[in-house]
Amino acid sequence: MGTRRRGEELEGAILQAAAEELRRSGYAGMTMDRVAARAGTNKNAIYRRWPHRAALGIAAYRHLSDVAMPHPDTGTLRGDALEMLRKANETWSSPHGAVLRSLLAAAADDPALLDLMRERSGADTMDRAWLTMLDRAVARGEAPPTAVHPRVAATPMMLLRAEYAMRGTPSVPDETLVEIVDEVFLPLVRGRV
Amino acid sequence: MGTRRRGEELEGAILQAAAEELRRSGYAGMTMDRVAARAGTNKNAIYRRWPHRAALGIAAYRHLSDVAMPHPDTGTLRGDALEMLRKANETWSSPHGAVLRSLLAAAADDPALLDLMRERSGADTMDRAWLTMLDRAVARGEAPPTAVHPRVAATPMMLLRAEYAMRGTPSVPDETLVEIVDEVFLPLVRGRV
DNA sequence: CGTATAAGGTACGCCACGTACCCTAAAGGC
DNA sequence: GCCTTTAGGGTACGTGGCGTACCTTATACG
Repeated sequence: MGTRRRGEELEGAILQAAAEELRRSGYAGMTMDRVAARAGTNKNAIYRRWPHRAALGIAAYRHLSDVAMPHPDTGTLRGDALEMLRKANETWSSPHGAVLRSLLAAAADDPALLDLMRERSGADTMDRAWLTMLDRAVARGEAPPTAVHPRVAATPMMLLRAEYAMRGTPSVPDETLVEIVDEVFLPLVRGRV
Repeated sequence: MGTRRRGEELEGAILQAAAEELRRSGYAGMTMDRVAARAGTNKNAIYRRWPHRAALGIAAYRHLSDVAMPHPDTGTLRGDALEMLRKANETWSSPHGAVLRSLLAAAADDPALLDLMRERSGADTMDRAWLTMLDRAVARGEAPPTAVHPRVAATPMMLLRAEYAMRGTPSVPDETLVEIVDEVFLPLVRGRV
């Protein structure tokens, strides 16, 4: 009965199994027993590595997730912003994003988990991408230099986020994205002195 | 052994007990057994009225909650907006708001609950308050008529909401509210053609 | 006064988290 | 090449919480 997996190999199998469970049933449905069963091991091996279900959930999400950060360069601020929002909308409405949202919901009342999630969500990288976008717009003369401001840069994604929080539906319609850009983001950039 | 409570009276006691449990431990900690114990009854009486825990949670929240909608009239758009945000921040950071957020988090993966919550959250009334605020600003000549737009009206509250979602902390600092108004809302209003 | 209705009491089935123990395979030093 | 340490496997259990079942008892109402 030769092979008993160890260390690295076993850990990978557990993460893989947990990720599949996450995809299938969301975080709420990700059972420790089922993860163990699917990984062909038992709960001991899991609890020796992660202190509780939530930690495993986050680790698994991280394992299946290496979201590429888009760096659009369409030539106009409007085009860049729309592209960013569309990519984000795509990601969040994918099964992948469902997992993320399910984790976020579960972490909402647990500050420690929220911290972990924030680290992994790549919010900082996202903000920086929007700032360089604004930089380029300034260089083109499309926006006043004062538009390069963290709060301005963060606003569109925050609005998209809030949209998801309110609806909970699988995806935000494209018109909403356009509206965020045309009715909020661009006027905001333009209105800064 | 005289008084056995019935109907209205018992229902009130249950809701009261549930509301207290919500306040003490949030939705996640609101146990059916504890609610029953605190109300001095048993789970039968509860399940005869609400089909599951979530329904009771929402009913209890509604029971303890009649949030007064503020209608500030400070004379300037900036003052009005700040006042609205401050009141909302106060409400959401109160124990009361913690309950609401805890419920929202729990409802994030259950569409039916999300619907119920949306009804009770008074988002529509809130949007209307912001729109009339903008109307008054237009009448004073503080804002262009095009600023009266639902998306514009909803933006500050959405940003506050997203702020809560990201931090999860008890309260958003006042500087953040000022920043939302000065760096986003007012430039946005000003920038609309 | 009697009967339908609803409350009280209690126990249970189920499921999931996390823990405890004991057994066994693998890794590594001597 | 043995032998000890380490880590995985198997399994059972304690705890807690949701929702249900069933019976008993009080109360309202005709």
